[in-house]
Amino acid sequence: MNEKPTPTRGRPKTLDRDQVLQAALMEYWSKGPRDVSISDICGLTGTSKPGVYREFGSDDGLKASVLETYHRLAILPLIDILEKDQSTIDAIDALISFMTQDRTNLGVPQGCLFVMMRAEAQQLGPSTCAKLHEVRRQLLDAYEAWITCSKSRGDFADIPTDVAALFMDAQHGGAMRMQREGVPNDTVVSVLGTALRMLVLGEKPDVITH
Amino acid sequence: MNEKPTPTRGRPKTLDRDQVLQAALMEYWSKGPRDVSISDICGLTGTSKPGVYREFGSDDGLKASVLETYHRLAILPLIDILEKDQSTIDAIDALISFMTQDRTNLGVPQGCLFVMMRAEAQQLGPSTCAKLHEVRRQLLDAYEAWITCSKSRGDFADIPTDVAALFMDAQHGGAMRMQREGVPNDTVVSVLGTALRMLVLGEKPDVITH
DNA sequence: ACCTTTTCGTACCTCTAATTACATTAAGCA
DNA sequence: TGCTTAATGTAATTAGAGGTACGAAAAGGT
Repeated sequence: MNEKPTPTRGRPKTLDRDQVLQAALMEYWSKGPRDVSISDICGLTGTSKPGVYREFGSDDGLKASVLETYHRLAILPLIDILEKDQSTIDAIDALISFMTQDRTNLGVPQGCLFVMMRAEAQQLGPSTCAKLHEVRRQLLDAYEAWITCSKSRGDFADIPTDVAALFMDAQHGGAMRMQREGVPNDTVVSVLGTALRMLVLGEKPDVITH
Repeated sequence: MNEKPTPTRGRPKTLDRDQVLQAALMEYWSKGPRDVSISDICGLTGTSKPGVYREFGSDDGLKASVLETYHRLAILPLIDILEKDQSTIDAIDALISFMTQDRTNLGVPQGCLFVMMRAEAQQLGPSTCAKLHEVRRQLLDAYEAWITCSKSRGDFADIPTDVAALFMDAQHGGAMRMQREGVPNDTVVSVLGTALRMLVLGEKPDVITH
């Protein structure tokens, strides 16, 4: 609906929206969304503060846009794993692999911006909070759909679907926090494996054979 | 070692250390440690800012002292449950009951200050961080001791002790966050029951019969 | 009474955050 | 060559944080 009509008049735009979004994403992700100021982002991108405000409206607007970017970058791939047609145990292994990818090699910070934002939601603006709830709901729905599907195959433990979804969400959050607290990746893999394999019928709670 | 010699000279002290600690505790706990300023606490307790600085040295000092208070109030009772001589399943039920107590009736905020501080550790001062690590270590040690003990009774699943301890810590954190996100208490009980009962040999992953 | 000790609290300092007023610049169009 | 449009960025504003300088107050000792 809001297609930019590419106006031919006026001074040409030099502010690179994507560059700002990328820089802000990495800063928020690595330092925490509340520990990065608009000025920081301006300094990093060589843009001016009014430029950022013109583009995003406010701190809240920028954070909401960054969360949307993060959603595409890191949450949708998670949901894709859940929606892919594969065995329950394969999905779990894929989830664990995805969550515990080697971040340093990927040039990506430890932890999860979505998880961090949820922890600091109290101090985020209304747009960011709304987006946060939306992403949370979408993720929980994806978990529930996946669980329902697994149950229909008879692979899944006898746990209420909503409870199991919250459990999985909690494990994801826990893993992301362990990552940030410096717990070794192998250990995070073990904890996640322990937690998630428990959900599968016929699986022993052994350490994942990665 | 630092026993106050109760000096008989000089203007008598009017600042009530415990009152400040209690007020700060409740504010940090309910609003998050980073969203409460020294001025807020002064306003709540009727003390002056220099008074607080004289007593606690700095923001960091106050937060560290509050964490110590919180440790006595809410972490040691948790550790006591682990150290009590009872069956594995009884301990788990006790843990779940303790974590999911009705906070509104107790006049105590939702969630856990220790968990919140860990999430914001990056921005806390050195004393608070040190205390945070100390409490974390103490809690993990208590989990590990309890797990070892349970294993020796043959009640516990075949999971490495350190991994199981991190798992339990993650469940605690997850439950505290769900509480703060407004998940109904019954649901939190179910999720915790699902998670922790999985650790017990011979228990079915049913919803807790509370 | 006066000195010493200890605590008190007002008023200030310094910084940094978010946000904006406004003059300027760079384009197309007449 | 101007006029219009739409973007630009410097420099300010406002608010609130952590922290402190310093003179006054309240006690005991002499």
